[in-house]
Amino acid sequence: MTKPKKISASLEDYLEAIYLITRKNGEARSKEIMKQLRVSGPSVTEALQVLAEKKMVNYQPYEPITLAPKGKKVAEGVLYRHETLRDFFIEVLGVDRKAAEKGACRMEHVATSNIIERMVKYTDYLKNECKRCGCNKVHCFAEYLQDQKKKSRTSAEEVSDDEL
Amino acid sequence: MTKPKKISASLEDYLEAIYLITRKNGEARSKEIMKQLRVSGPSVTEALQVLAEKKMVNYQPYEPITLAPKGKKVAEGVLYRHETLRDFFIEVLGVDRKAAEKGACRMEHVATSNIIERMVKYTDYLKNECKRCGCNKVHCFAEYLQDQKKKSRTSAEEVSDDEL
DNA sequence: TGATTTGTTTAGGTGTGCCTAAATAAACTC
DNA sequence: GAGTTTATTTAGGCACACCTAAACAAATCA
Repeated sequence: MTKPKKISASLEDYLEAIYLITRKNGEARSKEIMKQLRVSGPSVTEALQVLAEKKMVNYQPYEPITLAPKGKKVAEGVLYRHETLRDFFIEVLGVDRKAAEKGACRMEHVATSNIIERMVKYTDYLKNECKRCGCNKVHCFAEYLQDQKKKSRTSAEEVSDDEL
Repeated sequence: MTKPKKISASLEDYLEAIYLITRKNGEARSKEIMKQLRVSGPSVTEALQVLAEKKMVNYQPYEPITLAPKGKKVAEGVLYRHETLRDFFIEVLGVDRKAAEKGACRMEHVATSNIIERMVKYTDYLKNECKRCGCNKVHCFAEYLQDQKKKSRTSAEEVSDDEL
């Protein structure tokens, strides 16, 4: 076993970006990574050098970048967490797509695997009708939210949305 | 308005720690913060100097530390997110207390407020019986998990828990 | 092919958040 | 109240992740 060293959130982002760009374009170049992550060229180069050191990417100066098996595995893990979180926020919590994406981006690096797995299971569970009662839970929550909205027309106490 | 500057996750942790220690002991001292956050003395001093600069804590060398109003507000926000996440993981996802705490610690700094609010609402919703069908949803999910466990006795495919 | 444009890397610098070792202040103890 | 112990701060350093400016390589085009 080659040590399952943990990688920083930032490096995870680079791997994820390389994964997505490669899937879309066939190959990943610095320029695309810059655009996707909104960082400068030198930041990309530096990250690639570190990731190459860790045997996570195949990197030669001026050449297209590909993921090494180890890096691919990490990228897929991040993406899995991202998608799980996003879908959970949308399908269970009824959050809109944009906010769900944003939340997933922020949490994908810190969500623990047992919580992610529970989210997967919960989403699956909600997709089935509850056997005992036959109700559709997604629908129930949507109705509940509507009711709450009506009720709180009078008591206007909304939490500040400042820094989030 | 004095600029709602965002603060780093690390500084949020210091504020939260000071809040909790003060609530427990009446006052906060460096030593306690060190223990709670598992950092060295100089790290605490440095953070306090930065937080004092930002008018978030009242800090004089060698004196007990208290939260300034601004810092208290931030600390309460962090704690609110922490508790919301933890309770959601426990009450909705059925995660055990320890794992829920750990997950909440990691996510409290990045969870967006609209997602937090939805979690609050969802937890409230689950606590009520569903009016349409009269079932208890927490119970339903617990049963569902049990069923799944039985079914997957044969197909043993568990996701690696390595770095999370 | 030589000149220009575009992409990428090197050089050098910044802020944050941590550390250890050493200095200093405050609190105890005899 | 002098000496020791404990708490805290200062000094100095390190790793990470970013940046701009400048150098350099590759691609484009006239």
